[in-house]
Amino acid sequence: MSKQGWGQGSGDQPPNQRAAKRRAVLEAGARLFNDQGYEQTSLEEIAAALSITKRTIYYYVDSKEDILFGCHQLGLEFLGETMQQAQDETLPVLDRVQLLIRGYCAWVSGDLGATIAMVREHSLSPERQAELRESKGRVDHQLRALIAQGIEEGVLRPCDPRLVTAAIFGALNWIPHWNRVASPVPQEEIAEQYLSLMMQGLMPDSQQA
Amino acid sequence: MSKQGWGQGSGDQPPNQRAAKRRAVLEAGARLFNDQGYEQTSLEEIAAALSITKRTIYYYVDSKEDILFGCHQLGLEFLGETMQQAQDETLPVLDRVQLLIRGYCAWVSGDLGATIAMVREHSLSPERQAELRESKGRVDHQLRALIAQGIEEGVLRPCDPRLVTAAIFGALNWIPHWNRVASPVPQEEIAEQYLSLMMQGLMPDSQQA
DNA sequence: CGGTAATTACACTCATGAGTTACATCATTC
DNA sequence: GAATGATGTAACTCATGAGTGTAATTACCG
Repeated sequence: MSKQGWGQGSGDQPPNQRAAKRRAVLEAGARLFNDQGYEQTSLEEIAAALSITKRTIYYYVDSKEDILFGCHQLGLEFLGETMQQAQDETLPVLDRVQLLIRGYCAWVSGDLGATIAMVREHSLSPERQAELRESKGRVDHQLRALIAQGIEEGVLRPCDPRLVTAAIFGALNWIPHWNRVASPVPQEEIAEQYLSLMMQGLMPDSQQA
Repeated sequence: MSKQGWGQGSGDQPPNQRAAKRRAVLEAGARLFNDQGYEQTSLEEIAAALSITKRTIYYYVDSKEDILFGCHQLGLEFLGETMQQAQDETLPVLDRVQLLIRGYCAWVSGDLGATIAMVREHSLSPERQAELRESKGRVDHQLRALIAQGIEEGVLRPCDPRLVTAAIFGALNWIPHWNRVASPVPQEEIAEQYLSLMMQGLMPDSQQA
């Protein structure tokens, strides 16, 4: 019946306990949403997963939708780091593409990242849907731009960057749909296989690695 | 207020009206499920889409779950035709792979096919979930086997058929997630781009088409 | 025309789950 | 040891939507 002890992932002191616990709620929510779907998950279940009361959850979030949106926000925050790295213009384009794909693969393999691939947007308010689409659009756009640049530079073969990007993110987004099992394929292994498929699929006939 | 006229896609005569109308219900359901999600779609909405009463829907199906499952069954029936074609052992392996991918792309671009990619399984009974997974497994297995064979024959480079298959179906399954818009990219165009990406990604350095 | 199949109208039951109310309790810290 | 923050208890409201019951109505077929 101990009352504390469900919120600290890193050793934060009391002032940040609140944030840590809110985050614990989001992560528990993400896990359940991914496993059972958003609509099929009740707040009682999230509470139970944390050995907490529904009432307590409302002490940290305003609504169920809040949890879902929080998952997305927090998740996209993490993805931001990967996007930053791939932004580095001193690196060769191909490296940047690989960086982005590898990072996205790792990201979508986690609970928060997977939420974007597993939960449809319909459950959010229109404004929040729009905000999300905005963010997703930025990631999409970054890969598209990289591929377009690669084509210009001649290190990638001519193709439609929009469709190729869709194919790549499709493959990546689908990972949590089949790999959330008892003994999942290690995320790094997936990344390697996907990368060799996609990189070779993108390069011109000349310069095969 | 005319009472007929919502069920005939092909010119079937009265004896098959029942089947045709049941199918109309399934297809209307599929469309709405794909657009708004299964849980977010009420039977009243499906009825409204057909200018029908909820009560009438229950004249053709037993439950909401029945509709969803019916979509899957009917959809998989269509996919079966594609799978048959790709079964033809007199064809070169690469052709069979292409046949399968092209067919799947067309299939997943339709309402019934898209349902598998858009609606999570949780809403079905465990038995039906199992049955579905069975069917999906067969498709998956077919592509895996083809790729494995291609590797053996040396027309494909060595790789993990399981992961490559996951990547390909992931890319394809994601199509309805972004292409269900006012003016979608023609399904054939997608297939071409995806095929050149994947085929080139799969072939050994030697024999580039 | 008469009978049967299809469809409507519509009121109803029932379960579920989000979010709330009001209060009690424990913990912490000054 | 009182004030404040955090959590529990438990009953409650409320909307939604699946599925049903029943009787009336319309279309169709022989």
